[in-house]
Amino acid sequence: MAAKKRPARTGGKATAKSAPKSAPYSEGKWAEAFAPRAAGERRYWLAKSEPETFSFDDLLSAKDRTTCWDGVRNTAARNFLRDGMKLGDQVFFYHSMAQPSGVVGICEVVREGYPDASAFDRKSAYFDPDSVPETPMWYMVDVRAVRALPRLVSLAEIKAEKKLAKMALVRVSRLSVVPVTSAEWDLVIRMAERP
DNA sequence: GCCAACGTTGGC
DNA sequence: GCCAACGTTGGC
Repeated sequence: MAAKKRPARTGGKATAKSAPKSAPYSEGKWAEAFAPRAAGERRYWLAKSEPETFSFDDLLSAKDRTTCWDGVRNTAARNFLRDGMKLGDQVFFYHSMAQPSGVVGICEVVREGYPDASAFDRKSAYFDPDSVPETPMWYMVDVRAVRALPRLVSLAEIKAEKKLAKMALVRVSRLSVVPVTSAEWDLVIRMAERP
């Protein structure tokens, strides 16, 4: 979707191979997203999709309201999919390249990271000859729609809210999968509940 | 290991 | 269509 349905070869070639699955991610700017969890801790994420390609409505009408989040071809986003997202985590469904762009719905992780089969498929727009089943370079998760938000919360609103200035969505706009803090999560939902 | 050229995302 | 940000590639 964003990534999911966007033919994009943002490399990965070299770096994915040099980022083994065992990488601890205990350092660096995304360390918190990979830090050990308290028992039962649930985390939050945001994933982008271009609605013209795959919208939240498309997910609502999909079988079991579930989709695999394939096509992500960026190593940081891949690491979130492969190592960060756990069963039961909640995910904002974000419409990118839209008028307006913004958060439209909530999903839940129903299957943790597994190899992105579209990378092995010669006919897929996401085919990547450097990713082979023995040593997959790209990963995806399955998400199921939980509910639509009462209304779209636009990127403009998010940027205008000082408490959301540090959102990864705002700070690193290119990333198609990003972590969300629980405070950010709650605030965006409250904004969606205000007319 | 540096760094310039290039490609991609995605907002505007 | 333009631009900012930034990851990758490849020459050296």
